Amino acid sequence: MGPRSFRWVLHVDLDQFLAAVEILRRPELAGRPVIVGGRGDPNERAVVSTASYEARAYGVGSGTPLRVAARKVPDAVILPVDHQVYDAASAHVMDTLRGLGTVVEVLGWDEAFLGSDAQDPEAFARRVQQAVLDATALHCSVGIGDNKIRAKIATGFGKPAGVYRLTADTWSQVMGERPTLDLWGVGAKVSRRLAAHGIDTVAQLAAADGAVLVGEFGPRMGAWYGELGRGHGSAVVDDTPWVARGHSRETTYQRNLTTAEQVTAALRELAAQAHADTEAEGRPVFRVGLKVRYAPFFTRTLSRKLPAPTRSLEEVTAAVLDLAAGMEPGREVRLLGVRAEMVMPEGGSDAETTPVRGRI
DNA sequence: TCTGGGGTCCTAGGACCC
DNA sequence: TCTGGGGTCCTAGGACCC
Repeated sequence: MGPRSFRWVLHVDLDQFLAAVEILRRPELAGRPVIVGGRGDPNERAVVSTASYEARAYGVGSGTPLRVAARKVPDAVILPVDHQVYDAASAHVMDTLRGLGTVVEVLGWDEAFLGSDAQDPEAFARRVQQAVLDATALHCSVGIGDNKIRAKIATGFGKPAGVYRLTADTWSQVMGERPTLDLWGVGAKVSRRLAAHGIDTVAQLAAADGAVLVGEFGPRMGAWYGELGRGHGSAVVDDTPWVARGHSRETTYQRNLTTAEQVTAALRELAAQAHADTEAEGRPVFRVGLKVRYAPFFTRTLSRKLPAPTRSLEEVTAAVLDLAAGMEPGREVRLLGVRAEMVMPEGGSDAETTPVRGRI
C-alpha cells in the first residue's frame, strides 16, 4: 500500500512481550516474577531484556544487570532469551494486525503503528486488542494519537492492556508539566543539556527559543526537539518493508580477552556471523566497522569503507583484521563487535532514502 | 548496580577538490 | 607567501530506541 496519511494513528505495543511469550509456554509461571535476559544465568555478564510486571514491582526493568535482578527478586524465574520463539510470536501478531485491513508499520519486535480514519478510534483500538488476544493470547496496549509522536507516548498511559488517546487538544494538559525525559527521542543526555538552558518540562521546551535549541543541537536536531515539545509529528503510516542498512554482531566476553591471538580468533568468528547475515540477503558489503570495549568499560569504534563492495567473507575478514591493527595493544578487551554495512538495493522507494526523523 | 545486543540517525572535523 | 569559500567524502563519536 505504501505511505499514507491518516486521521488517527494507533500505536500498538505488546505488554511485557518476552515474559508474556514465556508464560504462554509455561502457564504455571503466571503471576510469578519472570525475568528474561542473556542466557538465563545471573552469574554472567548480561542484562534484563524484559521483566514481568511482578518482577518490575521489585524495581527491576530492561537494562538491569542480571546479577542485580537476581539479588533484588529472591524468587525470580530467570529465563534465557529465545529469539526464534519471539520472532515467531511477533510475526503472528503482525500478521494479525495486517488482517484488520489497515496499514501496519512495524516498529520492532513488539510494536507497530496502524493508520485509521475511524469515527470511533477507541472502538477500533478495542477491536485490535481483541483480535491480537484471540489469535495469540497476548495482551497489548494501544495509544491513539493525531500523529505518531502522540500515539507512541499515549501508549504508556494505557499500559497494561488499556487504550489512551492523546491529541493536540490534550497535549499541554497531559504532557506540559512532565519532564522532557518523558518524550520519545529525548534521553538522559539531551534532557540534561536542555536543563542547562532552563528547560525542564515539555511546556518549557514547547515555548523555547528556536535559536537557543539550534545553537545547542544544530539546525536539524534543534528544530526537531522544538517540534517534539509541541507534540508535532507526522501522521503518515508506511507499510513499506524495512530494508536494513547493515548487520552487526557483538559479544561481551564472560572473561576479558588478554592476548592478540584471542582477539584475532574472536574477530574471525564475529566477521563470519555478520557476513552470514548480509549473505542471507545476498547484498554486498561496502563498509565494515570494529567496536572494541576495553576493560573496565571504555568503548572505541573504527570503520573503513572497502575499496569496492564485496560479498566475499575473506575480504570482509581481512578488512576487520586490518582495522584491528588500530587497537591499543596490551589492553584487556571486554567486548568485540563487527558491523557490515550493505549496499542498498536498486529501485528503492523514497521512503527508503528518507531519514526516520523526517518521516516521524 | 557494574553496566547486552542489534539497530538507526545526526554532527563534526579533516581531507581533498575546484 | 599567505590565503577565500563552498562542496563532498570519509571517519569517529554521540545519542537514542527496543
